[in-house]
Amino acid sequence: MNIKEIAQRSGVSVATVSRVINNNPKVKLETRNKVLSVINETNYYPQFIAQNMRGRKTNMILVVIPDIINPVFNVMIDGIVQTLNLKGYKTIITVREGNLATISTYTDLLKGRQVEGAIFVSSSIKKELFIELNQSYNVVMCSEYFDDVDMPIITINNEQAAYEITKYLIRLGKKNIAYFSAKGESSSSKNRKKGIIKALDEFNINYTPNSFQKSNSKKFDFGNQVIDHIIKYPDTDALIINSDFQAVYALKALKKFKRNIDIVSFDGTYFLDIIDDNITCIKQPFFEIGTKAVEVLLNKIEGKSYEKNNILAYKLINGI
Amino acid sequence: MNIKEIAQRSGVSVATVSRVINNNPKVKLETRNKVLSVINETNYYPQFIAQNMRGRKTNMILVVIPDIINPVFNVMIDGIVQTLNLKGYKTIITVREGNLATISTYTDLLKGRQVEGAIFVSSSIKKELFIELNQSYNVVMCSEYFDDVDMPIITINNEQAAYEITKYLIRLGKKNIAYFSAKGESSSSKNRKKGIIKALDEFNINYTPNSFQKSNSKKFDFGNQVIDHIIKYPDTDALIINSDFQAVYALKALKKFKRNIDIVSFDGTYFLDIIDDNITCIKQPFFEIGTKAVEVLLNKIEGKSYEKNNILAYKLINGI
DNA sequence: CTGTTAGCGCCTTCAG
DNA sequence: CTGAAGGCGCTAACAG
Repeated sequence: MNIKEIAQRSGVSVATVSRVINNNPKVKLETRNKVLSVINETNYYPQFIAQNMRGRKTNMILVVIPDIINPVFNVMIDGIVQTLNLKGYKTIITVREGNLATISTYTDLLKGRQVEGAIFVSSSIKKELFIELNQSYNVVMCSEYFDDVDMPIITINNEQAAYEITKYLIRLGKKNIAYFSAKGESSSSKNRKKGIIKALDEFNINYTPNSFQKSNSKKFDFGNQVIDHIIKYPDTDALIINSDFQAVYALKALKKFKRNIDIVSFDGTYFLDIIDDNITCIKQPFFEIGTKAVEVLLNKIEGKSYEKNNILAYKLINGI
Repeated sequence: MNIKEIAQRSGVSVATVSRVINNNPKVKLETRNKVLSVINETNYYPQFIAQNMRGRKTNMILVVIPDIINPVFNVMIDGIVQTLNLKGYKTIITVREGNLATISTYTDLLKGRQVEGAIFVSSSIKKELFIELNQSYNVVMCSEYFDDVDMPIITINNEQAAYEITKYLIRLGKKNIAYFSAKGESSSSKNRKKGIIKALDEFNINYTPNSFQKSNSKKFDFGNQVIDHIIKYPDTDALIINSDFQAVYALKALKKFKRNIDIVSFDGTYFLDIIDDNITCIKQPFFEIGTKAVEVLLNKIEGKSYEKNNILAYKLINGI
């Protein structure tokens, strides 16, 4: 069933049918009704793809998230989807499955003009690919960014946040603080490390390369890694964990040990609400990061100007 | 940049360029190389939409989930995405934002032939709309189903599961069991209620309409609702909660009361791992439900036969 | 208010 | 092995 058949059955031209479909006001009511009734009878629906052939906007945005389990991304997606809906865009969400490389399957959507732009959440894309896409398409990354790339930044001041939360631990009297960050060199991990070191230096607290650990990828096993670390470095008295998701597993594992080890974490998502303990954390404005990312992207798409440095406010939530 | 320009720059016809793009073997190596180099220089990429105009497959599947916060859907999505990837399909995930009606924005993808089929996860679509789509498109629903609709079923035996978990509580000596289910009349809630009543009847345990509560929608506030219920019906000694997500909030709220109230839940997701208590639950095979949904859908799309009644095995995980 | 006509970018016969 | 030409379903001038 296509527009031509509808035209024939209605006894009008395809142009008229097209006008009816697109709510063009200059169609006689009588004609419109006739066409509409035929459309109804035949269950006809215009082919989206064909409509787009004539240079129409698709009004679709691609969103790529690293994984679907971490609550961080859920909250960000919430902000993104709600804002895009508000602006009349549809959202296509895609999960990067483990391998960073496979994401190219989805960037086809961009290259094939199926979507008008893309938001890469956190570290869901490799630097090289981002740079390439950044030249020809409307793309935005949020929560993380790449050094030496001309791109808008939508994140918090990770260095400052890490500095603050480290000072918090130091004030509690902690002397052997370890930081567990994600694998790879993300902008956030790097900046957090800087902040931590700044605080440690300021208070003359000792640290070694072993104070900075990379977490293994198997999230559910993170607890074991933490235990191993505690056993290997028994002086450890505080842990800074890169995400709530890992922090809760670390905490659960640690409870078996009765030593005075504090855990603090980044994120501050609802994950921390469902456990009994109160974890001190840096609460990130994930919803707003999503919102802001959409704003920047849409401005880019529409050729408007936009703020390049979007450093949003975080909060240190004191768990005691 | 389009195929015509590439043809001109390469000194060949558009047909030849098209052949190169589609790896048609009968192009002289020399010609192919020339075209390829031009494509490379110009950063040309064929327009997906235009390719599809000629009746090609889009190889994209739409997945609609009710919300993005509940871990249940994350796990199911995982199963769906992984299986679709394996089969060479791309997945477009969409979140139903609150209102069931707004999902029609996305069913356009189906009607507009942008996707070849859709998987509606749990209760992410209204019965009427599903029935309508079910007539003309390749759609599948998983975890839930509609009565009196000719559709494949991919779920667990909720009645049996509820029956078992209720008996578990009865054996513990519970006499006043309340069931909190989601709003609306989903197939799972209905069947679970049946199973619960069957067990209660079998052991001559009393119940009233108040034993069957509908949870309010504000998930994070669910704890308060539970507390209210306990205060209003102080004899309550056990709660069957419809989902892990709610169960953990209920549990946290309940801990303030020192009465002997047990909580059991449906789902058995990783949410239950991160809390200290061990909750007895019905562990659903969400990953497999997702996998099976894909299998059924692809068979439908390819006109193959498929199993209509996919009742997957659950497990009663004893929390003690 | 309505119809005719020319594409949108690509693929696919059909000739050569 | 390659090119010319028609068409996928729809929209957008341009006439009338």
